[in-house]
Order: sequence, then structure tokens, then C-alpha cells
Amino acid sequence: MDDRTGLRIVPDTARPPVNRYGNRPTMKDVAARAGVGLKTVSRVVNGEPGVTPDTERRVQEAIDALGFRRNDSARVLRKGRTASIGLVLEDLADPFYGPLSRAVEEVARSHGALLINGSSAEDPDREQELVLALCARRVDGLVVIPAGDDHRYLEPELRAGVATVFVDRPAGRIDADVVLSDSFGGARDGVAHLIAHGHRRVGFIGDMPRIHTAAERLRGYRAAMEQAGIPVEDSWMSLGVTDPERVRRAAEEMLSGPDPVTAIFAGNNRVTVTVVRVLARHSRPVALVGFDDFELADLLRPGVTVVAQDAAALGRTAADRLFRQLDGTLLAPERVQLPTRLITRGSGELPPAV
Amino acid sequence: MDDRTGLRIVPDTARPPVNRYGNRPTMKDVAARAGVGLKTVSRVVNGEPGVTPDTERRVQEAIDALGFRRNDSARVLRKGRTASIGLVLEDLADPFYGPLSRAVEEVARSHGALLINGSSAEDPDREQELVLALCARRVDGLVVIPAGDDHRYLEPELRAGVATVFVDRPAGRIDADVVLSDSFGGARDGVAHLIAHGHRRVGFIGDMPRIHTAAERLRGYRAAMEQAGIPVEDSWMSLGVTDPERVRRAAEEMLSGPDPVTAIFAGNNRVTVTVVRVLARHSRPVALVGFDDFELADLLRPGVTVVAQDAAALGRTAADRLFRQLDGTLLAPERVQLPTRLITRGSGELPPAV
DNA sequence: CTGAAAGCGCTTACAG
DNA sequence: CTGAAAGCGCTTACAG
Repeated sequence: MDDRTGLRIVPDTARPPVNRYGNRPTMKDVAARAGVGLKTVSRVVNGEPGVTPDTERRVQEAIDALGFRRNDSARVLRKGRTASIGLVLEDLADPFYGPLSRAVEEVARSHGALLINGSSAEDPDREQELVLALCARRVDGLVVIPAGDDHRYLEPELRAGVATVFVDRPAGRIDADVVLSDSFGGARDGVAHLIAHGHRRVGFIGDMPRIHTAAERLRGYRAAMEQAGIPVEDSWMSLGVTDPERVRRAAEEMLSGPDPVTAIFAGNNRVTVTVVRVLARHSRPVALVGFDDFELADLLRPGVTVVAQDAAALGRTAADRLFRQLDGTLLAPERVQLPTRLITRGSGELPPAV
Repeated sequence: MDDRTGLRIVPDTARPPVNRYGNRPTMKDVAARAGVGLKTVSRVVNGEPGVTPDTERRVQEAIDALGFRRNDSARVLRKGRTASIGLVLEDLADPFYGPLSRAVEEVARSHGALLINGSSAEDPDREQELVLALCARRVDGLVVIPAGDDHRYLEPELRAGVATVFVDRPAGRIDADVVLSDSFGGARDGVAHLIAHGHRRVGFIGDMPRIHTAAERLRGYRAAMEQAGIPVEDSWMSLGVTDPERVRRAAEEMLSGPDPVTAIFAGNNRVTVTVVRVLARHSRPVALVGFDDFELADLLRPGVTVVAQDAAALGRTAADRLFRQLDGTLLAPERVQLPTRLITRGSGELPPAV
């Protein structure tokens, strides 16, 4: 009681529960009310055969009257499969992961599984914490966009049979299924596209080099430049966190000085967007190709030429493989690589400005 | 055996498991190996006091050797709280829900809870199926962006103590917590802004009228028009699904004929983007204000004036209320309304073209 | 067609 | 400091 008002401050549901979960009725309660055995209730709830219509009706009435809903958490304990899979990604708020998550969800749904989701925030410790929490919940499988580069902590889990597929970046120091876009080839082609339009001084702005995709895209950049016989200067490359501040500075540096770059290859969608902002205020036109497509890229002036990857296909492929692991139709871990696609919209076809 | 290759097709983990979950060791296994009782293992695993350093070391060794990880699924059954909350939204792939999900996740994380996620795809049946599946898993609470308008199916769950907060749209036919943006006020202000810039023939393109936010925004549109003494013609309003095809046709119709609209108010981010595409090819300049901010709105020419809502704040507020329900510090269900903000960028300040 | 007993892997409440 | 017994809400394996 609150002394001043005389009102109970504790809401109804907080009174010492007789059973837990609020006071949810259990099969036992239903059985008692219907005057049948526990197993008969179980049969009705699960639609198993061998119950007379009359018994079934009595049980159903008790279920409705009590508001019974089967506790899947208990069911899971007995059955051994939780019908849930974990999805660990970098940031739920990043638009790149939206279609990927959605694709994983659709596949999970088609297999009757729920999706438990979490963001690593690009922090390897947080990734590990999240993955192990999911394993403790005994998810049947795990789709992981890794933040870290050492996944040996997963070994006991893999041995215990947790299906696992890595997406977008490979696992580190363990042998696991992985589904990737062709970062190397995509970046190489994008840079070659700029070179084909007459550029020689091409800049590269990418994510932290410890991130596999970032390293691969840089490698693609170097390959294209080498193929064209263009020696790369250190000042043309900038790798690091992709927050707008750093990227803006990196772009501005490349674009100033006596020998500025005439074109930029942006290593991912966040970088591209920031570079577009910088170029909007820049005096000379600068060519731009970005890795990852993004909404409205076609509406900007000029439209932004991109190396597109299919995020939904990544998610779908990964989830498919996960469920194939679970039904035992998948043998050894594999690396599946999905192609990228160059979409020309104008920004990548600008000639070098002098 | 595969007859042709002689290889076993069934992988190791698929052999009849002695225990389930693969062959995961349990506390019992650890206890046996360490030569202690079950409860002692439990103490060590949970960091409870009252274990000698020597015993603890023996138990820890057994844990490491066996690769034991506590089965939280069993733990949850005994403890009564699952430390997980469900988030049901319309579409994981919609950029509007990214920051909202992320905010809910952060709050959940700060309370040690995991997030189970699902998309209703704007289908009331699918929403219900998902919500009830989450209840069957005994999530502690539910954050729901409703697709349907009748949530009486949740009554037994609410009575059983499942904490529930609706976001973005109110619950239908039940009394529940809800966190909303001020759709009515935001739309009214956005339309008034267009009127203040000289427009009288203002079009409105929105989502299906059964969706609360769509109805409220239409109401705001009507209020602003009425306030300005402008009689609204039916042909100026179009409500329906927000797929690009329909929106494009709706916009084109309003913009053609003898008395075309000179400005459009777009009811949400998807509509806005499609309208921008239509206007890009249109002969005369048309003013535009959109509900919801979106990335790159400032980079388009003209920049797109929007009524912005704070998706992250919606998620954070909802999740906060959820956990306050769970610790009993929240009394009656409330409707919390968050303000919107008009961001002028050019498209909404264009004068009427004749 | 029906149900009592045992058990899933933990925690709780208690006793030594 | 330590552990045996009972129980969470189901399903499994059996017996009637």
C-alpha cells in the first residue's frame, strides 16, 4: 500500500505468482478441468490422432476457458530442437542489412523457425558474447556476419552440432560455411571502369583493413591499377572507420594538393554517401564509383555508379545452407561467392577534370 | 552409404544422438567428471558463493574439458523469465524500422535480454501468428508495430502478464500502452507549410486508410486545408498500398488534367521517394513535403522538405516502457505521443507553378 | 482410445 | 561448504 493514496502500487501481475509466467495455466490445469489425463491434453494441443471427438471437445473447452497456450519453452527442452536461429549482424540500423535480415527471416519462416537477432556493433567481444548467448539458448543454427577475426571460441559449439553459416565476411581460424560477395572482383571491375574512362589518379576510401571485405576491395583496387600499369601512391588510399568525419577528411585530402585524384572508389555504402556529400561542394567534377547500391543513387545528379551486391541473395543463400546443414544434406564447409554487378549511372563515367 | 561413392552422406552430427542438442554435456556430466554434486556445478556455473577454491577449480576443469555451456533453455523453464523480448514489425527491410529495432535492441541489451524479431508483412494474420508464437516461447514482453486493428487475441496473454507496448500505431480494441509520433500534427504542419508558400491545390498520397498513421495524416491534411478555407477535391487525395506502381499512377493523375495540383504531401517515406521519381521527369516544378525523413533527402535537387519523426526515440521509449511494466513501476496503459519536426530543404518552399 | 511414469537440464528449498 | 530431492511444463515410451 502507498501510505498517502491507499492505492496498491504493485500491479496485479506482480503479486507473488503461484506458478511462474504470471499465472499461466499448464496442461496439468487443463487436464484437471477437463477431467482427463495429461497426455490426452497433449494430444489435443498437438493435433495428434487417437482422441474421441467428445474428449477433444471437453479438452478444447478447458483450453479456451483457461486461456491455455502451450509453453514452447518447455516443449523445446524435451524435443531438443528450438526451432529458432540466431542472426548476428553488425548493425540492425544499417540499410544494407535490412534486406539480408528479411531474406534470412523468410527462409527461417518457411522452416517454421523464429529469428533471434542481435548487433555486434562491429565489436568482436560483443559478437562473441552474443553468439554464445544464442548458443546457450540452444538456437538450432547461427547466421553470423562476423566482427572479429578469430572464431575458435565457436569450436565446442560446432562440435556440439550448432549449424553455422558466416555471411559477408569469412570466419577466422575455424573451418565454416561462408557466403560472400565477390569483393575483390567487384572492386577491381569498378576501378577498371574508372580507368577505362581516362582516370589514372584514382583514390580508394575503405573500411578498416582488418575487415575482410575492406581488405579484398583494396586488393581489387590495387589489381586494377596494376593491370593498367599505374603505380599507386600512398596518399590515394585511406582505410579506417567509416564515420562521416573521417571519410570527409580523407576525401578532402585526396582532392587537394598539387596532384589531386580525379576519381574516387568508395569501399562501401556509408563511404559512398559521405563522398557524395563532399563532392557536392567540390569545385571540379570528380568521378565516383561506390561498392554497394543504395536507394536514390539513381536520383542524384549525376546518378551514382555502383558495384551492387545482392544483400537479399546473400541472406537467402546463407539461410538455405543453414537449414541444409540441419537436415544433414550438406557435407563439408564451403565458400560460396556471389557475383557483383556494375550499374552505371553517370558518376563513374565522368572524364578526368584537369 | 551412397552406393556410388561409398561416402557416408549423413554427417557426424546426424547420427542418433545419445542426448539431444547434438551430444552436449550437461551439468550432470560435469558433476560426474569433477566428482561433485549437481548443485556444486550449478554454483560454479552461476558464480554463487560457498565453493572452496579447490572444488571450483576441479569443476572448472571439467567444464573446459567437456566444452560445457549451460542450457539457458532449461534454466528459463525453471526461473520463469526468459530474458527475451519479441519485436514484431512490418518489414525488417524497411529503412524506417532499422533505427527503431536498433533502439529496442539497445534497451533490451541493457536489461540483459535478447531480441526475437519478426516481420508481419503488413498482414494481420501473420502478425497474430507471430505474436502468439512469441508468447508460446514465453517472451517476457512484446513490442509490436501492429498490422491489424483487432488485438483482442492478446487478451489472455496480457492477463497472464506478458508486458506489451505498441509502437507507431495503436492497438485495436484492447487497452494497451502505445508510443506514437504525432502524425496528425505533423501532417497538418507540413500541409500548412505548403499553403503558406502559396499553394491551394495540394495533393495527398498516403497509405491504406485502415492504417492508423495513414488516417491520422490524412486528417492532418484535411485540417490544414480547412483552416486555410480551401475546399478539398476528391481527386486530390489518394490512399492505398504504397507500392511504386500505384503511387506513381496516383501522382501522375493529380499532376495531369485541367486543374493539376501544384504541391504534393506524401504520407510516408516510400511514397515520398516514388513521388520524387515522378517529379524528376515532370515538366513543371511541383512542391513536395514528405512524412518521414530519409537518407540523402538533403542531396537531391531540390532537397526534400520533410516532417521528420524520430524512429530511434520511438523504439527507445517503447522499450523503456516495456521494462518498466516488467519491474512493476508502470501503472495504467498510456498513449505517449512524440513530436515531429519540419525540416525545410527546398522542395517544400517552391512556389506554385502556373 | 487413454493415461501414469520417467525424463529433458536446469534451479529451488532444504538438510546435513 | 556440499548435495539429494523435488519440480518447472512439457514429450516420450509404454502399458492398459
